[in-house]
Amino acid sequence: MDTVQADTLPASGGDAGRPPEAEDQGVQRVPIGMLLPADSPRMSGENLDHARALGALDGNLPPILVHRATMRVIDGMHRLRAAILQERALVEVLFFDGTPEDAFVVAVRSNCRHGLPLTLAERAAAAARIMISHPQWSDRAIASVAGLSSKTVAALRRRAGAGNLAPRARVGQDGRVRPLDSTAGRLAASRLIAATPQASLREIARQAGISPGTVRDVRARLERGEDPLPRARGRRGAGARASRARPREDAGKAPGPAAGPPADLGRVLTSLRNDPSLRQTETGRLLLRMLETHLPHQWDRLAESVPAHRTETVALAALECAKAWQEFAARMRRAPSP
DNA sequence: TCACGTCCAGTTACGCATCT
DNA sequence: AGATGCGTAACTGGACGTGA
Repeated sequence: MDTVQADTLPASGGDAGRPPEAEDQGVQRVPIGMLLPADSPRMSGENLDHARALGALDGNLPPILVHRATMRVIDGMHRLRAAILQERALVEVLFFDGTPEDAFVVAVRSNCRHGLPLTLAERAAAAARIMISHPQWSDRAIASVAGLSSKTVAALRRRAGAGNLAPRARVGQDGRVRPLDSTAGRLAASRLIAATPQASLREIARQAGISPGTVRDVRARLERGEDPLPRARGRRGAGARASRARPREDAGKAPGPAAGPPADLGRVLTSLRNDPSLRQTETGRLLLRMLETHLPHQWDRLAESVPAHRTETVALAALECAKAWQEFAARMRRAPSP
């Protein structure tokens, strides 16, 4: 029983998302004075009655989980308090090697699995903290750690706002990376299929940055004469995600710029406008003005201003602009983040 | 109102059969 | 042998409904 399990945390495609790894070095006896209080998700602090109850038990309590780098208790503050009440000099600990952020994740998971249950507010606060330290984790992955519904985690993420430029893909509980929006990849794939119909699914997938399975779906849609982008999600109406994944229906059926939903674009622009590093430079202001031209209320006005004999030319120009924006977006994603 | 369960379509990656 | 396409499991987030 001296192995710390962190096995159900999402694996990751890269180092940034490595799950907390518990290394089993065996149980060790450590002077109590060396240990520091936990970075605990528990807001209410220790429950002394619970510690006294543990202290009154005969026999050894399970070892305390300790973050080796900081010597902070991850799991077992009540057991530590019980040992202090028993006036012990040494306590059995199991060390965890990982980042402090990962240690917090382990602490949350441990607190949700046993001992005194965390309140909803404590679990929500823990989830909010995890989604900052591990933004690439899926809602469900965070939910499973924090003991919440994935819907609650999703709501917390929404409330956190568009200001945090979150990753465009999430790591699931199976360790697989799934994009939040496959529009650009699907459009790229449909262009590649049209240009090189003999290319294999894998080849197109590599170039478009999506999986062969998605390329297969794009190709099947094209063969059926359908739009390469998936239909609106959900059973009724077009939801937020659906509108993000699909250009406006009234935009002449042409694959338009892969913009987010109107509301999201508005929020993102507001966030960008508030950033002095953009607002206070000439090129930053130029970028903001260019982005603002894509706000939804502009499209109807622009469409009405195009004379009938120029609609086809404008459509071609718009498609080229869309391509340019996609290349720009790809460049932004390749750019090293701070 | 909020948290959560269910359903759904989309996505990834794996395994396997087939092809070159 | 390696590349390919297909089927599938397991996952995702969003829409919707329900209950406290």
